[in-house]
Amino acid sequence: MFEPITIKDIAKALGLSTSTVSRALRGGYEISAETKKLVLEYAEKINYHPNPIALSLKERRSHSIGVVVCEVANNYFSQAINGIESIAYNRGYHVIITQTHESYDREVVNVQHMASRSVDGLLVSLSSETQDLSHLKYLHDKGLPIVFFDRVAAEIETHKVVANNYKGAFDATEHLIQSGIRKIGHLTSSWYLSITIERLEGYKAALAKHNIPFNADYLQHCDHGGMIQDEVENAVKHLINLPDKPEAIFVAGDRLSTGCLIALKKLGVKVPLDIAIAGFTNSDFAELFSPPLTTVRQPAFKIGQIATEMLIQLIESKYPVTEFETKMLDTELFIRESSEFGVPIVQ
Amino acid sequence: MFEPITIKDIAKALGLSTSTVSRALRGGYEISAETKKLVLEYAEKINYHPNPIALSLKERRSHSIGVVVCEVANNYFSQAINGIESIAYNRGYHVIITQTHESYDREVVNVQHMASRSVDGLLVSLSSETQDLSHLKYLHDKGLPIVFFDRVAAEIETHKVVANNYKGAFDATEHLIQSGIRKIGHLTSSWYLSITIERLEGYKAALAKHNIPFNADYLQHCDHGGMIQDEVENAVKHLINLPDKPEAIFVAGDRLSTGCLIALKKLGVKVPLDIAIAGFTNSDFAELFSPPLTTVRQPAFKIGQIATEMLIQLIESKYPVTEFETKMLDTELFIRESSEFGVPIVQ
DNA sequence: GTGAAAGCGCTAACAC
DNA sequence: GTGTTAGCGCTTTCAC
Repeated sequence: MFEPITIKDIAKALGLSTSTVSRALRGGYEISAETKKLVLEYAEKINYHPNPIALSLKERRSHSIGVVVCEVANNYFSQAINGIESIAYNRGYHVIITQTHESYDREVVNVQHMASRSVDGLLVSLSSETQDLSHLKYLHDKGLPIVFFDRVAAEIETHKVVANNYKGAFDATEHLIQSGIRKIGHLTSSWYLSITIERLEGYKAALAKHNIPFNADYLQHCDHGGMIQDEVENAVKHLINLPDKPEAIFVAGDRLSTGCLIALKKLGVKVPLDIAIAGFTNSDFAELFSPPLTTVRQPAFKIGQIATEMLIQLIESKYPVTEFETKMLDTELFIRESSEFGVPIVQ
Repeated sequence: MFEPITIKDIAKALGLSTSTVSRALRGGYEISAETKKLVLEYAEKINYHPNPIALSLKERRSHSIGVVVCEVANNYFSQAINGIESIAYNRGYHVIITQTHESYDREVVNVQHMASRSVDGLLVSLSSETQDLSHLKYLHDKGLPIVFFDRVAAEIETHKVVANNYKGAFDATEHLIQSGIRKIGHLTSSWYLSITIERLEGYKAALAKHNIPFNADYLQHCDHGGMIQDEVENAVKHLINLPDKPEAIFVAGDRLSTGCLIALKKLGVKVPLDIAIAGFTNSDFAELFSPPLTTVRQPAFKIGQIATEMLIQLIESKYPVTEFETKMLDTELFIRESSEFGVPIVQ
C-alpha cells in the first residue's frame, strides 16, 4: 500500500551505500561533513523517516511503554494516563494503553501482546481478578522493566508508586466518626488487592483509635471493583438491610463510590439524611453531586508521572537495577455535605 | 534482554529447515501430516509465539488499529473506546489509543507515529483545533484505511459514523421551548467542527419552528471544547451577564456540560431556579447531579463498534473500496430537573 | 515434501 | 571516509 522512503532510496539517489547514509543520518563521526550535509538535506527534502519497525526488530526495543489499567472510563486512571503521557511524550516514548476490564485473562493477553511487541517497559495496575502473577513475574525475571502503580504486587520486587491508602482511609473514616457517626460500613473491592488491604487497615485503625469495635457485617466486598452495578447494589442492600444498619458508608473505590450513590438513589435512600457517604474518587464532579460528595482524592496525575519517570530510569539504566523504591503520595480529603449524617439537603 | 524462542530454535531442535517449520506452523499444504504434527506439538510445548515485529516488517501490516481521540477522560470517548475494543479484540486486532488533548500538533504527531508503526487503519475523531487535514488526506490517498467518528472531516471521502447531532440538538432545544423557555443560550465548541455545525443547526431549527428569532449574542464558542475551564467560565459569564440574559443554556459537549455546571455553581447561579440547563453528555452520573441533568446521550459504545466494523471491512477488503457510507445513530434525550426553569431543587 | 536463499529496513562489525 | 556484508525473525520463491 505504502511505498515509504527508505535509506536505500537515499543511497541510490546520492550514489552512496546504505551504511554511509545510515551513519550520516545518525551523525556517525566517521562521515565527512560534506557527505553528512548532503544526506541530511536530501533526507529532509524527501521527508525521510526511519522505519520504526525495522528498528525494533534490530534493536529489540520500541521506544514505547505499555500501560495496563482496568478501565480508562475511570477518573483515577484517565488522570493517571495523562500524567504518564506528559512524561513519556517529552522523553521520546510512546504510550500504549490497554484495558483489562478487571479480567485476569485480559490482563495476561495484553501483557503478553505488549511484550511480544517489544515495549521497553510496563506500567501496571493489576486487575481486580489478578492473584496469580506469573505472567508478570516471568517477564520481570527476564529483565523487562516493570513499575507498578495503584494496585501493586507484593511479590514482585520493583519500583512502585501508590497513594497513601492507609492514611486516606483513616482520615475519611475518622472524619465520619468526628461527625458523630459510630456505625460505619465499608464497601470495597476484592480482598486480595493491595489497595483493598491498605484501605481496610486505615478504616480499622480509625475505628480502633476511637474505641469502636470492628463489625464484620459492615464489610462488603465487590469483587469486580464496581464494574458490575448489580454487585454494588447487592452490597449496598445488604448494608442498609442489616438489623443494626450503618449510619455511614466509607467507600474504597472510584467506580464503587459512584455506583454506591446510584444504588442508594435507586433504593430511595436519602444521602446524608438516611445514610452518610464518604468515598475514594477522583471525579471532577463530586461537588456537583446531590449532595456534594465527601471524597478522598488521590494525586493520580502525579502518580502517573512519577511511575513513568521511574520506569524510564529503569529502561535507560546501563546496569541492572537492584535497589527498588516504593513512593507513597498523600491523598486529600474533601469534606462536603454527603458526610453530614441526618441532615436533609436543600439547594 | 529477552531470548524469545524463534522458528530457528524449533528447526534446530527438530533437524528441519526454518522454511519447513514456518510452513508447518501456518498449515502449508505441502507439508506432510507427520512433520506438521511434530512441529506443532513442539512449538506448543516450548510455548512458541511468532515475533509480530518481524511479521510487521515483512507483511507491512500489524494487525492493530490506531485510535485518535481528544481525551480518554471523557465519558463519550471512553465509552466509544470500549465499543472499539469489543469488536477489534474479537477480530484479532489490537487497539492503540492516542490522545490529542485538542491539539492539532499532537494529532499530527500521533497520526504519523501510528502510520509509521504500520497500523492497518485509523479510527479518527478530530481535535477541536484541526482545520488542515493534509496529514490525514495524505495517508488516505496512499491507501491507509480511515474511518471517522464523532468529529468527521467533510473533505475526506471515507466511511463515517456519527450521532444524529442535528436531531439531538433539536430535541433538547425544543424540550426547553416546550417547558416555556424562549430565551435559550447555546454553548458549544469551535465553529468549524462537524459536531458544532450540526448541533447549531438543530438548535436553530428548533427556534425557527417555534418562531423564536436566533440571537447571535446567545451563541458562545469554547475553542478548546471544554478542556480549559476558564474559557468555559468566561463564556458562561458572558451569557449570564447579558442585559437580556437567557433563561436556559443548551450545551453542546460532554466536557462543556460539566464545565458549565461547575462554572454556574462557582458563580452562585442556581440551576434550574435562575437558569435551566440541558446538554450533550454521556456521563453515567447525570442523574446524581444537583439538580439531575437533562442530557442528550449518544450511543457512544455502538458508534465505536460500528466504526470499527467498517474499518476492519476496509482493511480486509480485497479490492479498493470506492463506495463510502455515513452511518447516523439516534441520540436519546433524558429529561431531568435541570431543565425546569424557575423551579428550586429540594431533595 | 523439504531445503537454500533472498528480502522486508536498518545497523554495525569488518574491510579497504 | 566509505563500501561490503551479515543479521534481527519471518515468509516465500525457487530448486531438488
